[in-house]
Amino acid sequence: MKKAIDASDAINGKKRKRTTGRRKIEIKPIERATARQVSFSKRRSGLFKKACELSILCGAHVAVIVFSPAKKPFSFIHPLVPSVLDRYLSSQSFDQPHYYSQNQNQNQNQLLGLGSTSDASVSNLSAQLAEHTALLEATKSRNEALKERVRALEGNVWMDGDVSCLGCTELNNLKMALEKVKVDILAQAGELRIMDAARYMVAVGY
Amino acid sequence: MKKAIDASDAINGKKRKRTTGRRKIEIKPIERATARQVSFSKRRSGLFKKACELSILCGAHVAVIVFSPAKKPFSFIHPLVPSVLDRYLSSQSFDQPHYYSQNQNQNQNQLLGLGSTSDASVSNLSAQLAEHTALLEATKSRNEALKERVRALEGNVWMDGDVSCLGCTELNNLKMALEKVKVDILAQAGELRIMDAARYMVAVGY
DNA sequence: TATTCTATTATTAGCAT
DNA sequence: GATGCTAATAATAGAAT
Repeated sequence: MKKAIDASDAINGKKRKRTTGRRKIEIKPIERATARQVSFSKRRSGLFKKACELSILCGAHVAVIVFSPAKKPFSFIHPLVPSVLDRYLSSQSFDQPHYYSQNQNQNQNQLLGLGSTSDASVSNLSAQLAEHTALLEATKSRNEALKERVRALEGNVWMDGDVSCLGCTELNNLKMALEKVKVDILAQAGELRIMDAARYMVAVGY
Repeated sequence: MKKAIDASDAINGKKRKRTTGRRKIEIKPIERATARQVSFSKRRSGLFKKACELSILCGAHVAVIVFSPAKKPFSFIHPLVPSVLDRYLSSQSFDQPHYYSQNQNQNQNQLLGLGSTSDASVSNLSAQLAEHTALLEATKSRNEALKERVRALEGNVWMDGDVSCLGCTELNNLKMALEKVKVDILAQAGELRIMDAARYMVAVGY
């Protein structure tokens, strides 16, 4: 959306064709490693964006976990499970303690842009996440207040107005199930870029 | 792609405009329940298709789990975990015991078409899955051969030629992790339409 | 190695079924 | 609850950065 138009394009009545444009491809393993890597990066972004839109538009609970060909884990999970979210809420990597209410007016395009500016903090968070995992038991009580806040926020966003359901057995079971999913993957991979999910949701104001 | 063109369209030089066409929407919760349901159905399909393409094109391991607003579980998970896949391989709902080698030449368009013709068997499978879950222990040994076949197929498809990696610790751990994911969700939901994933993969020849 | 730039292909909103 | 129909929006392949 923000796009630097250089003079040669702006002046010239007949725009220079810089690319051949999108081309149809077969759905089969991409041979060239470089092309495969580029495609993975782009399509992973696209997949997460779709997952994010589905969860927001339809109030669906969505978990997307992707291992790159190089075994690097990525995920989009919503709603975030309290105990995991807590780790990020209590992380020093966030400048704002209440980042959930930030960026209410950001749009999709800005959302996409975020990806290119936060890699450092993502790595940072991944390292911290490992520590927090070990310290989870010790910090549990300290995080009670944050959990309450998370629960309230999730209820508003995801229960489609029916916040009274929040305490019901089904929802709690769902949360526990999703938490297990995440813990399993965390244990497996050692780190998990769940920050990706948070970035997406925050960017569109949730 | 196969599209029945009725006479009124074919003859008339100026095609009648049947719809207003796609319209831009904001990414925010859809209010109308019917529209939300339609959107969920379509976008879930789209999300699974994207996940399938990503896994095939880039050799990525992908798990997508979606709970509808009505709490119905859907998933696309690849590679399928042996023990879960076994339930389907040994299911009577498949006419062909070796369906994995079927449909090698089907294309994407046919893939999409599958969705409209298999609803009955999906429901059927869901019911059977519950039974098979209970009987899993008893049928374990009977399925050993199938497990081997699955392992070989998964190795060929997903290890990008490096089948020797199949036995390595990382891969086994990954499989166990993904299996736990599925088992957790199964236990949580009571049923899981993992058949969706199988349909997608089979349809494109994997 | 990830993002930008375009022409193109792919997806899908709103209706009707 | 899912699918077929179109027009219009969205995603992205390939090349370059």
